[in-house]
Amino acid sequence: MDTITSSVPSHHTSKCNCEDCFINLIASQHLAPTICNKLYDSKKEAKFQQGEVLIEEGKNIDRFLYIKDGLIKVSQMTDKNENRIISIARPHDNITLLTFFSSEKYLYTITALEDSVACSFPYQLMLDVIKSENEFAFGILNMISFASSKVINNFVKLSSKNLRGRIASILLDFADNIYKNDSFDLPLSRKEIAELIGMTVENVIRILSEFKKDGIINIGGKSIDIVDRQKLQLIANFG
Amino acid sequence: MDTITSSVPSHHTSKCNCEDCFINLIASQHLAPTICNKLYDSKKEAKFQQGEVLIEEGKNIDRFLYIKDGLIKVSQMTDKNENRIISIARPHDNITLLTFFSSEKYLYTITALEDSVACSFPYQLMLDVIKSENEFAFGILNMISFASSKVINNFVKLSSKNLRGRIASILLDFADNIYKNDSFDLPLSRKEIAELIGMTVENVIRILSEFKKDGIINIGGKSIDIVDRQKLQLIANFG
DNA sequence: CGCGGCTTTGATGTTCATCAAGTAAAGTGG
DNA sequence: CCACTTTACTTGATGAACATCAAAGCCGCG
Repeated sequence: MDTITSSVPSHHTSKCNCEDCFINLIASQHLAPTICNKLYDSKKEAKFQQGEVLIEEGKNIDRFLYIKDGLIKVSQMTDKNENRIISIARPHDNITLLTFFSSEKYLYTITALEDSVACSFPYQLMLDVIKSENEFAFGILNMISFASSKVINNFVKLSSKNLRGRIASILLDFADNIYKNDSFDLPLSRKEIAELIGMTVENVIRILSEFKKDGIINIGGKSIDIVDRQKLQLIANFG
Repeated sequence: MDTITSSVPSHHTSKCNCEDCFINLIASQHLAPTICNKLYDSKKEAKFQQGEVLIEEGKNIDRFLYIKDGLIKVSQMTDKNENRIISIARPHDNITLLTFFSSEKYLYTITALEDSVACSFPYQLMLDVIKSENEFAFGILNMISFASSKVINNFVKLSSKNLRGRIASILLDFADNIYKNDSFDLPLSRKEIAELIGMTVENVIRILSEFKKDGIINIGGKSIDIVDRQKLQLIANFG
């Protein structure tokens, strides 16, 4: 599988013009033009297909990654060589920051859940810019803090719920935060859902079937319809 | 209970001279003398008794806290109004960074587990210094990243273990990382252990008793002796 | 077609939470 | 200092929640 560092299907260097990119926003507002251009010139934009690995846990950090489009999962191996998904992230969630600063190796594996596009910047240049540009560094600081607290909150939230509550909770998450719609296609396999909320595949399936039988959701393979949102919310809150 | 913002038993302003303080290290190395002195002058050092609350979740952030001495716990309320401990931290762990940047309110409650000493700096001044001093900001960036990955790693680690494995794991943690000794006094009540690893008080006690019966540890109230480290390690790894 | 991966259901046993009851320890007021 | 109250700790019994094991259906792909 490809990573951002090896050759990928298509990438090209281009100036940044995405209006909703935080890096671009901070850079264009706070960096001197020469530095800003240097950063932009070093940018690589790459497309990744569903299932492709963008960053691999344990590899040396060589680029700073920014998710521009698509949907990704961030995961880590447990002591028992099982995968644990710590976050599902959309563009501008800046979740990749979590695996950039604290060590020389990437801490997490990042995988595309949908076809995705990521921009990347060279490690050393990124560090240089951060060390020389205050507002830029401060922006990164805020983002990393936000990203990490989100992950931690999620762990705390999940750990207080039983399995039905966890399933209900992530279904609502997908509907509210990812797809903004009560009908959507699950971007995760049953096994990945299990890895996300810390339970077995069988129980994920069992509980989804149960929700269907109870008229709370409709399922057909990966497609999900939330039928009785109120009941689902109750289960998420009190389960 | 007192917080850092209200009046506390004893605090006084003083220059920084702690050799092992990261803030002091970064400040003295990278800040201009005038700024450095301004920061030092704004410092408040305060003592906290065991059980005292240093920072309270939900309160407005008004000071940046640095743990100088002692032992603290970082906790958060769950959806169900139960407490969840997300970290036990010693001086220089910089865990307080996690609750400084990402919102206007403290995200976590910080409580002294032993008599502790904390230094604090005004919110706005800290922000000003970070925004104006690159190396300082970069140092903070590294620390926050390190602190958050530690918390996340811990959640991932714990979530892959059964209860016996979790208990074994934290006992070894205390011995190896906190007390550097196989005999120590638990700084946590049974209930707090439960809150740290996500289980009930009764089972904490049951498993501790079981370990004692099996000759793996010795317990007398809060005092713990690790007798059979190898067996404990096995349980931590495979349980 | 046949293979392999993902999904589903059922049966079974283990792990864990809950409930109940009792003991030890620690704080409180006289 | 002792009686009293409260809080922390401990053990056992029970049932619910969850994991594991086994087997079969489904579906895409060569």
